Amino acid sequence: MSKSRGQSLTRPNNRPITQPLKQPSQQRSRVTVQAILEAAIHIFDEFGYAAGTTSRIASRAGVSIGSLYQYFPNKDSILTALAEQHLAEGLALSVNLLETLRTTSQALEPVLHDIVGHMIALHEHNPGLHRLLYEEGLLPAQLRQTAKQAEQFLIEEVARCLSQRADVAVVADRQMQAYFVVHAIEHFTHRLVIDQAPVEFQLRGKSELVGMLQRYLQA
Amino acid sequence: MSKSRGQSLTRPNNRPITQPLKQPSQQRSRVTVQAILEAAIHIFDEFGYAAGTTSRIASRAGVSIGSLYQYFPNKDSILTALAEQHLAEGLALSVNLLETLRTTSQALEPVLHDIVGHMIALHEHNPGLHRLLYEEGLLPAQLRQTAKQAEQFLIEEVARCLSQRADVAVVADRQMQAYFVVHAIEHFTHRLVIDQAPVEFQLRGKSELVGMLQRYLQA
Amino acid sequence: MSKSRGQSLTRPNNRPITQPLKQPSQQRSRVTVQAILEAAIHIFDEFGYAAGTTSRIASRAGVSIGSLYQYFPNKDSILTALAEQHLAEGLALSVNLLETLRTTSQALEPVLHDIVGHMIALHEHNPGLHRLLYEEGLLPAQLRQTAKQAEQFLIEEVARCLSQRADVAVVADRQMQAYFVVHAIEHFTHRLVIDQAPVEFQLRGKSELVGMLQRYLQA
Amino acid sequence: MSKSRGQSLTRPNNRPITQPLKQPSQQRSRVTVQAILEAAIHIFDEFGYAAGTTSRIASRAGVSIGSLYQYFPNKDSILTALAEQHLAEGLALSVNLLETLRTTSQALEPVLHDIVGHMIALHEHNPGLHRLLYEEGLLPAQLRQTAKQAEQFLIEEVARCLSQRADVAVVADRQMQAYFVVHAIEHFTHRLVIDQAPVEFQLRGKSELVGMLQRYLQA
DNA sequence: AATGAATGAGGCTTCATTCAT
DNA sequence: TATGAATGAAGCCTCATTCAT
Repeated sequence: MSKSRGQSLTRPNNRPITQPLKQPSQQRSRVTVQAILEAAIHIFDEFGYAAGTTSRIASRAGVSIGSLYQYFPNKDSILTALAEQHLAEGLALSVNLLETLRTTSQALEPVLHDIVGHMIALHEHNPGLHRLLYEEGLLPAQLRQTAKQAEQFLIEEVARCLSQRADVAVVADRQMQAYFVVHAIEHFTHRLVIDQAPVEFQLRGKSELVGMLQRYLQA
Repeated sequence: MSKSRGQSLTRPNNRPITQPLKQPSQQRSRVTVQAILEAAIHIFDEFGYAAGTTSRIASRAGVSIGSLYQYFPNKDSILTALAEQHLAEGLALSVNLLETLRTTSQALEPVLHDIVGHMIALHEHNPGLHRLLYEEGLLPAQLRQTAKQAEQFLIEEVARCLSQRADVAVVADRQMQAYFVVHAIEHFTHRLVIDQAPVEFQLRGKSELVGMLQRYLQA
Repeated sequence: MSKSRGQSLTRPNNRPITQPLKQPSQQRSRVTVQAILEAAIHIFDEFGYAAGTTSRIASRAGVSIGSLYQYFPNKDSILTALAEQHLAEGLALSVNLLETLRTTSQALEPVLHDIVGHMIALHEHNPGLHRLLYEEGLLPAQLRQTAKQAEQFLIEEVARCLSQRADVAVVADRQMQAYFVVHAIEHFTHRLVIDQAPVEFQLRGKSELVGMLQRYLQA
Repeated sequence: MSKSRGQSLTRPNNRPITQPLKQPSQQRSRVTVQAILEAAIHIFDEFGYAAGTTSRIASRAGVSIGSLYQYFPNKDSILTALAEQHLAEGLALSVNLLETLRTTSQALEPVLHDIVGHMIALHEHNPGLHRLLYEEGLLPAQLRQTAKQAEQFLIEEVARCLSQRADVAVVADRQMQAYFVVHAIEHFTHRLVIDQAPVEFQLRGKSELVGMLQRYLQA
């Protein structure tokens, strides 16, 4: 994760050093932590990880560098916190959307449209940051593991969902199909956002994604 | 990517810094340059860009740090050279494959299998490096531009190809379809390789990718 | 150029300034900056610019290299700060001396003696550094410009002064005469100091300089 | 040219490391050495000593870096050779001019004009280089010593000369007077050339220098 | 708790010099 | 002897992190 300071590359393992030193138990602390995370989002988004220095983050957050280190044991832990946050949001959103997919009486196409729309919205802001988060190399092994598990859980949910819908074709390898659905959405969603394509292109892309999924899935 | 290192009093000389300093005119130098590039592939693959230090590269290449800088004006230029190489290989391969797609009398499915197989082979080695190369943020603007152009060229070729085949559905937005084909192949190809999935998973994934493309494209 | 000397402009909480309550932190930085400048004087004096490395300076100042770069953005800026300081001192001294020359009722000779004496005193310490400062090639263009302007200002003042004194000959090219006076004083003053001549020689030199100026100027 | 005649002015015995490794005994070698020195003049003049790298010099001279080191044991020795050359030329010129001064029947003023004119001509080309040469800190102690001796010799000659002329005032400290004459000429000559003043200014300066010397010296 | 000055390991890069061909 | 590739010590500078106040 951190570039030259070697640590993250060689971290054997014991206490995951990416966990906040203390739980912000008081209101004031919570505000500070939020300010730091907020600042980090913008700084990483704008400068990338290597050039997004801790002092830049502290300064943008309006706190001293000392305070930053009171709540985050090191730079990595800030990115990790952001990643965890994004992961949680993504998972929550996905669960919601799946719930809809499972319970709705709508046709496939409008539901997919809805799903894709929400996923785009999720990444719309701070594309630079999201690029970082998906450079998995930067994230500590543990979080990567967690993300994988979340993805696996999601894939299984999607698989179950697809199996339940009558308008989705019966296929031999449902797991893999779900894997492709999840990744296709994730990837093209990112692309459209990260490439900062013009709105017109983004709209066409969104339609095409839905179209591709539909053809891929339909009975 | 790079930063400027002061020194204004002593160095009045600023030259575009991503271009090799000299053409390796002799056999010996060519060997050295090759060794450096070779080493850089492995170092970047293993450590990532930030932690893949120039001295690590030089050391892995079995040359002195001075030799490295005799052929590459700075660290960036090494990654750039690698990227250029990969870009050229990828483009050449793609052009070949498209040629096949255009001229073959085979059905869509076996051709797609062939294409996917070759693209996987292209990224099979040094997945870490390929992750880097696709983190476009690291590459200099000029090369990014070039890569975009190459991609655009490819997309247009693919679009033309698809239009010519009778077994591919006629669609309204052929460009976007081609964009999705290119990116789907690129992305899943990367995923399968980067995730270092077990062979069995990789085979299933390959089939699924072909399947998805076929359903997406077929008339 | 040195970045923030962090005093008056950066005071974070503006309490009524009736009470000093000097922030110990500011005091501390000021001491550090002073130590660095002090050390730089001696290091440049002894080693010259090229061999006067930043780490030598930091080490002589008793601070870490990081601290040095907290207050000076690069090596150049240290020399620049020194030059600015010397320039300011020199100008202030010159203005003072000219004031005397203009208002005194003394004869030319004792006044010249006084002037020369003060100018020697100004350069007496760290002659090596002063040699550096006059190697204008090292100084950034902007400061060189400033120095030229200061010199020009001084020359004009001198010219005016000379015109006003009855015991100074009327000449055609007063500007040039002033130029020669300023440079003669500057140069021989440097020489006597830099050559590290024995005291006896220095005294003879001082007399001769006064004598030369007198003959040059007298009505 | 510089070296072989180095006897009279220079060192006693032990070969200093600033002397060419071999006497260029053949025509080809002599040409190479000349090319290197010629190139060094321009390179040092343009880039200064620190940034005037040996490879730049070799390249400008049209020889390989290896060849350069065949004739000069290190970088310093190149500057030293240049300095020796300049010293010798300066001394020769001075001796000539003094001869004129001693034997001519002309008045002081035209002779001074002539002297100053020649000294300016001596420094007119490559002012940057001459600045370097007078940054005595760069020159090895031995050569500095030699230069001092040459200067001392010159001063004594000038002193003798001045004493012999009827139109020069009789003074108490003739040595010091000669010292001032030599340095005044040297310094203002440099200034006018190094400052790259416009021609008009240079002409005025030349006249003023002559005028100052005349007033300084005249009976 | 908050502040921000101080630290120093370590990265990138240069260039005088050596050496194999 | 000429060439130019190779060497590596040493310089400048950054920035994550610590610590005194």
